[in-house]
Amino acid sequence: MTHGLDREWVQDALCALHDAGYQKGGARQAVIEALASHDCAVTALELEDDLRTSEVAVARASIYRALDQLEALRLVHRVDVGRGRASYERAERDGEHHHHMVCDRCGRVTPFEDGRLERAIRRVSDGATFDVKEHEIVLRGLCPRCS
Amino acid sequence: MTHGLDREWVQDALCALHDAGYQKGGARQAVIEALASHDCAVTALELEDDLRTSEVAVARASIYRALDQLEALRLVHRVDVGRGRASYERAERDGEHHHHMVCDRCGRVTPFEDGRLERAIRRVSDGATFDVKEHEIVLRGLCPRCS
DNA sequence: ATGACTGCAAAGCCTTTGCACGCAA
DNA sequence: TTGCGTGCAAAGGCTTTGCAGTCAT
Repeated sequence: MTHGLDREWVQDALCALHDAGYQKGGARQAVIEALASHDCAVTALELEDDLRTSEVAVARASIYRALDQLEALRLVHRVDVGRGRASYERAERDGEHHHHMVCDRCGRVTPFEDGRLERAIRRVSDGATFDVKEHEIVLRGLCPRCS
Repeated sequence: MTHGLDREWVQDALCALHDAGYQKGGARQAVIEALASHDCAVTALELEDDLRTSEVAVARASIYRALDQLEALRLVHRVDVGRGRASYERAERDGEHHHHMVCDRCGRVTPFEDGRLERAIRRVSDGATFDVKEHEIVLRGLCPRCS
């Protein structure tokens, strides 16, 4: 899923953190760069693996702390693809987003997007009793490799 | 969310379990009846609370085991509304189903359904690279009481 | 010097598993 | 009698928290 670092998002994130009063820190920066190299949801433990093989060593606790902070600033989205593990992915500035297909067999996660689906969601949200702020859609089944 | 026991579903479930070779058991039966009294997703621990105040005492492990078995027979759906806790709800025989709105503040879960949304989902599923078997939609925001 | 950032280890939570006992068939 | 069903306690897996040392400002 790595597709080249999204440098623009890294800059945005560092800037937003600075504005929010955070100081500089190597662990957090490493987490940000690891996130920037993924185009779709990754778990905290996958990030830990990424970082273990990189030059910087980052403690698991620091990964979770950084993810919490980034989520609070809406720089990352927390995604629940099931089985009790949370995943995280970059939030785009323009609100653009995708959803996920998860393979029941191998766990592979693949993103997709669909305008008509988004419109249907918006229509439902507008008519709902809740004040809806976000939505999450997960399709489950078998990936091409497993089916 | 309790709305009277769904006796028909209880019968279906007991029958399906029998057909699948399961024997009778008080704990499992109690779990089934607890599930039948809810119209929307409940967690295993909420079921445990229900059962604690009922006449039958059911161990936590038995609740999880019963839920696993019921899910395997597709008598209940496992739903992930986030925060690492799984929820479970009755599966309707006719495949009818609903989705969920979750309150970010109080955690309240409310069901909704929408035909147009289902059609949009089906269209995406049909065109996907995955062989999609299920889908799950969660809207997040504030419930009427919290907003 | 002050307070934020980090690593390590311990604690927390939900869930699963191992084992011995009891009940259904 | 056989083996499934159950309760209890322990173990697992992911996440959070406490604390002391380190680094940025």
